[in-house]
Amino acid sequence: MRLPLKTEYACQVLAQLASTFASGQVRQVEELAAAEHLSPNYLVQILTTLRQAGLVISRRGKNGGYLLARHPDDITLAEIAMALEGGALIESSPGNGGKSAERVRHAWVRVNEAMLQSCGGITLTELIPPLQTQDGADWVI
Amino acid sequence: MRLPLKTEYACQVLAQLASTFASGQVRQVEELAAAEHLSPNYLVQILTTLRQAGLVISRRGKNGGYLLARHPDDITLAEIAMALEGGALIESSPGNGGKSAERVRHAWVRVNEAMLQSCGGITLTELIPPLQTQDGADWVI
DNA sequence: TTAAAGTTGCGTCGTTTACTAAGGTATTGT
DNA sequence: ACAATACCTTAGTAAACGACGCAACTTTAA
Repeated sequence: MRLPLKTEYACQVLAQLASTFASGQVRQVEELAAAEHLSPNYLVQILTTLRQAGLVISRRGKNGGYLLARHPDDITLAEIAMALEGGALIESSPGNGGKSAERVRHAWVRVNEAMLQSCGGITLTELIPPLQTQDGADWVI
Repeated sequence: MRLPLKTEYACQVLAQLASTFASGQVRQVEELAAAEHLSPNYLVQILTTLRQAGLVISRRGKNGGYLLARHPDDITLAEIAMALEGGALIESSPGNGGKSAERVRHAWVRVNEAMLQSCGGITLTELIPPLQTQDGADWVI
């Protein structure tokens, strides 16, 4: 099971927003994309989803940008992942009518619940990246 | 994150094998496929993977078939899923060099460990399907 | 009013998944 | 020994999904 890039990107950009949450300033897509090495065009779609889920607030027009909707301590991996993917973290199939299909499905539902529990224990605060260097440049070997 | 059908099928067929483990008799692909509503050709590939992982034993030739390698109490969801997928249940991407990529990756590694823990607590015994009816027919509405 | 910035929807290309098919190989009953 | 039986392996494929790119639209500060 591969964790979707979209979810990973969402965590990264939210961590980035968390790092400047105290300032109350908005951050623009271009800058966020540069900091996390993401495609701006794709990042926009992710941020839109996060806004619809109530995790970020956007301001349009000139000097617009994005802002975390709540304190980083109050946003968990569980919320982030649930915002991106639909109803469940681990989604099992509708079932094929096999004799043990129902039991198997139920077992994975339990696993999903356990996973939600553990994801609910990891907050954005733990994801805040190490202190940024003063020069804005990144080093690539 | 969708649970791969392959993994779900593996659980189903292992549950089926668990239900007759006590008898010591082998079960044939055609019969297993019928009981779990799976494609025999596809099921063979899954069973081969499970055999390579040491979860089932196969006997070739006439009167051949498959048998659970260990007691159902001793086989967990974690082992099954790890046998099908590669190194981890939740596999995060290589990382894109973003400022918070490393932290995010590490967080999901922790989630993966928690998930392994919870999957390790569910055994095949819990997946054994309800008692089979004597007539071999299935009912579809 | 104009330029900057978010919003939305569509299109596309590459990868993965789920499955089919066909030929090969090992056992066993006779 | 032989042939029937059942597992083994690999190649191929069609559909679905993921990860974007692009373009037209809307909102808002200056």
